[in-house]
Amino acid sequence: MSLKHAILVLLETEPGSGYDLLKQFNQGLGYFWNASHQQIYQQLKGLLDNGLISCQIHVQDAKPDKKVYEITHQGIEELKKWLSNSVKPNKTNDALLVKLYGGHLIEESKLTDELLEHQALHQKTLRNLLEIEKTYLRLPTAKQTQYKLPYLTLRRGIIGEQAWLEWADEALNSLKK
Amino acid sequence: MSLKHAILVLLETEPGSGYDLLKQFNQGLGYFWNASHQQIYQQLKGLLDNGLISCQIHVQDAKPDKKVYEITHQGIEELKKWLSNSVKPNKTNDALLVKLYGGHLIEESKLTDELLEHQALHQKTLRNLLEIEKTYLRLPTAKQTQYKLPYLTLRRGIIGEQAWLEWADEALNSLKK
DNA sequence: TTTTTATATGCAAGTTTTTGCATATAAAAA
DNA sequence: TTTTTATATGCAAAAACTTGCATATAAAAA
Repeated sequence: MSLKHAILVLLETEPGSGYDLLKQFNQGLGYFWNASHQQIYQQLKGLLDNGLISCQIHVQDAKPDKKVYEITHQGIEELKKWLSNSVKPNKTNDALLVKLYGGHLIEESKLTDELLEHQALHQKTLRNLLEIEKTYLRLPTAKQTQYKLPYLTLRRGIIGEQAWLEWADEALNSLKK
Repeated sequence: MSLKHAILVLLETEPGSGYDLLKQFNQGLGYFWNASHQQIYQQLKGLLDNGLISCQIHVQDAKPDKKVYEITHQGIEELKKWLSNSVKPNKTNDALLVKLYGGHLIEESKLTDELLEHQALHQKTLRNLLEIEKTYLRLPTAKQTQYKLPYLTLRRGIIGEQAWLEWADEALNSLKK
């Protein structure tokens, strides 16, 4: 399971609350890791119990209290251990493709409609990622070097989305016939 | 949950056993849906209990008995219903990218090694998919039309793998520096 | 002015998936 | 000849994830 490690990776960069993590998952990182708020809060509890993170309560006026978590020495060790062992290749489970595969049971127009819906989402995602890339490319060289690794993950997102859209064009054309 | 529907889609094409389904998931379909044998047998049990599939035992000599499942009328109705409702866009959870993101904690050579491992797997997958495509392209036009939709899913696999490999080249080059 | 969105966290129950174990035979490979 | 691979299915426990509910305030939008 890697949600645990995804959280440790984020907290290693910067301490933060469950809500902060949620925002990160919903924003930039969403193209390679997704988690719901329940998942995050449950994991944080587990990580705290195991001493991999520590917690401080920040009282805020106007806004609810915040629990700010920080990675511990033990957490860093665990993270290094995980990073050193190889991960299993990703298993993809893509419901849209299952639908296409069995799509002869319904009208093609329904398939087209759904493809168009997904296309719009992927276009939006790609635009977001390209914006983030622009920001990165404006950074001074030193900063670019510093963020080299996260940038590679961003590139994966961009290339992946472009490929998806390329495929969708092909698929939509094929369905038109 | 779509494993259920993935199984119904496969059984709608052709009746088969849990083991047959497993092979399909491990072979051609693996690039868009993965399931372990435990998952499959558990789901088949559930689908049978709900009357969406039926079962006949085939006694075989030399090999163990086989339970051949077939989709029922009710199963087809359920499948049509599922196909007609739109699915949520896929959530990707890619552990390799999490590792890259937090990779500054370990030596870059370790990251490179792991990338190379994954690259080999993706190359193999792509070769397999291209073989399947060759077979498809050799079919007479009528058959090609018949299998148009599954072919589109195959194209998704091919384009997706090519994009992955394109990215991996870029990433490996970046790590060399 | 009412509704929605953003901030911030959590429990409880149910569903799904993973992990580990278990069995049995035949053919192919080492 | 021994080991591995392929065939074929399953239980049980643990871990993980989803769904539904619950609360509370402030700012922004409709």
